Amino acid sequence: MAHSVDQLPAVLGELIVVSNKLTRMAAQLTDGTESPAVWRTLSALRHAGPVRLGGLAALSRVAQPTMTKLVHTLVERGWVQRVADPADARATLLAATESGEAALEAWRTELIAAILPQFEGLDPDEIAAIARAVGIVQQRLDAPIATTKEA
Amino acid sequence: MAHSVDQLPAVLGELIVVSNKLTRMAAQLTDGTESPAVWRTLSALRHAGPVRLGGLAALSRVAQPTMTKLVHTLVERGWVQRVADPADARATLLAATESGEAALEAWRTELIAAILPQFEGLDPDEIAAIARAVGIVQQRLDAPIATTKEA
DNA sequence: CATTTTACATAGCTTGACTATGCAAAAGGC
DNA sequence: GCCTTTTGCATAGTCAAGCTATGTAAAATG
Repeated sequence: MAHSVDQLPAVLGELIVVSNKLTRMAAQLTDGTESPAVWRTLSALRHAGPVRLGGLAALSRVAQPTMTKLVHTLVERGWVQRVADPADARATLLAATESGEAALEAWRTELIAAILPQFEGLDPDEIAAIARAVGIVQQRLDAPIATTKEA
Repeated sequence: MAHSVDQLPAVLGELIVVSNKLTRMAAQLTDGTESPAVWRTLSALRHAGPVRLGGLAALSRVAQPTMTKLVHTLVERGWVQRVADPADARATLLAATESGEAALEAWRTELIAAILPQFEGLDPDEIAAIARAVGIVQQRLDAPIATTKEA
């Protein structure tokens, strides 16, 4: 059952609604851990490799001062370290530490365990469908940031 | 390409990561409108029909005082009205107003327009895949709230 | 009828989000 | 080489969303 391209807007609208619900559920289920912003940041950093604070802010789609604060928290936890950027004395490179990556994995494990009951009984076909959609969306999100104007 | 059920945890983990990214993107792209919490609440209310404050809090997965505040904002905007609950003098029923539903639709339209460039070029097969995944997840989220203990 | 539970408002706190501003390094222009 | 502009990020301040704790009144229970 293929969809025509003029159904894309409606599908995207529903996708965002579902995503909002999922993130809220995830946040509530892992309430005792660090905040979603912390995990989201650590995840972006792990994926991007060593990056500047401003770059990480852009990747995470938050303002630079927001990221300054988040990084401060992450450095305090020992999950992120600052490395001098040899190319620019104003800047440092941020990198996830080993314990940072371990903490991220632990959160992920805890989260999955908590949401699993809600998805029990999915058959392989359904799992594949979700995996595929996730892949498509992931790819689009990792693309260079689109502007609303003609590039 | 079906997946086996033991891949469900990993798929769910990725699903949450992608959802976090999407909600952040949506929030940033509709920065000038009301907050995501407002829209999420209005959306839940529209879907659930007239409901009590505590019930709406549970549906939205936030604490009751959080919902009290959100509802206060929504009532101020004229997007939600309080209706006496004939069955219980302590409680009121909350219902979305027509202008509330209109505002929600306007937000949705604006959001879709803003994220569309990021998803341009998806072919009907991909759109169908996302739509299907969204449906599966939506259904699971609408199910009675699972507990981590045996019900 | 007294006690307990329920429903929600209020109080207070923390954190994530933003814009504005300041300081210093780097880049650009003359 | 020097001055101006841009860049990178820290700091300051504000607001809202999230939470727990508490209070009041209605409803349910024993």
